Amino acid sequence: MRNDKIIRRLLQYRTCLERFKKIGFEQVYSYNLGKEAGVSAEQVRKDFSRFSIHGNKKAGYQIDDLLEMLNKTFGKHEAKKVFIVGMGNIGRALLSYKGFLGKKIEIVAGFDIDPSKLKKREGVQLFHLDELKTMTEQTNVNIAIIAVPDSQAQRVCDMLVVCGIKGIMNFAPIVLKVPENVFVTNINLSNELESLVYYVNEDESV
Amino acid sequence: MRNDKIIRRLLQYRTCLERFKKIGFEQVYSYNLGKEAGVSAEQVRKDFSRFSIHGNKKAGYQIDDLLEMLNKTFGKHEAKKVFIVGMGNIGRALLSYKGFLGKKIEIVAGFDIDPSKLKKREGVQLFHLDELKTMTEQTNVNIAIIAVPDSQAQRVCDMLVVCGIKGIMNFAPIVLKVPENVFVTNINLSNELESLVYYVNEDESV
DNA sequence: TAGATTGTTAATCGATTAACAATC
DNA sequence: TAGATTGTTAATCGATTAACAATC
Repeated sequence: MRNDKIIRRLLQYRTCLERFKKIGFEQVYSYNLGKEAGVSAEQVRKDFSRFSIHGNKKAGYQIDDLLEMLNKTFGKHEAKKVFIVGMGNIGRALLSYKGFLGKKIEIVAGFDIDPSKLKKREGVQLFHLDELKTMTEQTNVNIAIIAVPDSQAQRVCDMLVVCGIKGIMNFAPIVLKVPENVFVTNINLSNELESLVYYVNEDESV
Repeated sequence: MRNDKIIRRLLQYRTCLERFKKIGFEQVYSYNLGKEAGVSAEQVRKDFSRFSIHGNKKAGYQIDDLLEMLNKTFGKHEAKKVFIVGMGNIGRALLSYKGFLGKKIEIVAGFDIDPSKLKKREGVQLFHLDELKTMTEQTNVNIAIIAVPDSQAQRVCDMLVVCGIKGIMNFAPIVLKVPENVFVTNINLSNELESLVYYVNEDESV
């Protein structure tokens, strides 16, 4: 996806800035922010420049100003509404994931095909997958998380696309086929761990 | 991390090849594999070339040969042993995550500081964080997953490093400070979702 | 003013894509 | 042989880093 890396860094900067603010800081220099976010000061300035976010020569950046700019870019104010499809381990964990709270990410509904899994959880209503169409129309949600078994992932994905979902976070280890105007981000937990194992072993053998 | 992208693609190729094999294929061309893995045929050939994996002119690649090569590179045979620190939603979900089974990823132990969470689950023994040192020595595990609240993540990370852990999969939205010889891979679920929201909105406004 | 920091332009680096020779 | 595919070399593209002028 275009600008992928910058977007992720900007989001990371925001998290860092919120942390700075919480401990009472009012301004930062690109150097401080870079250090906290794990990138160089030049990278920080370049990224801001790219998104027309400006600081003050010599005086650095006002944290509140930066946060306002970043929140404008990423829409901090309206809640981001999300569906979860698949009420297995991952799906259920995300239903109650605390990390979403401060980001105004709201799980609007969960879906599964197994009726035994459709008990309301964490205040979120769970539905049979058949209700997907109706629910999408009612709620205007356009982001969904796929947390179903691999063999079902493409089928579920197709359903989501038909229902008008435009962004998908996919936990199944397959490359989903989607139309051009649908965005997918893959979280492949096994591959993440396996690549770690690779690096660790590689490093030891040097 | 060096070669990061190639490594991930190679792991993805392996998953695809296993799927091809399961449905009875014996050979593939770079074109087929690329399509399934979501990359170009040239990319596939280039990646293989980089890791000295060779096919046959005109005849493509024998799936079994490829798998053998990839398994040699990534160590398919010995189980990859992992600790999980933090028995909250994410930690517990990973304990029972089915996706690890076929990859020979074995969760050896779970840790938490809350005694009420230390009931054995999914056949995995859970321990108080104080036992980390002992357990590392007993098991020779050198990969761990951090799934604790943000405020605890760096502290837990430091403990892991002291215990000799060399690879960390981090679910906390902070950039961990680690020595050079320790590898970290970050899974920031909020940021993944937020960037999706950004792309979807961006796309609609065009 | 002197020193420090931003913001932009230029240089470098690395990864992807294109081209094509080798060859089965 | 003709056609198709691999594997490598060259060209392109984009992202990061370095350099430095502007300026507070």
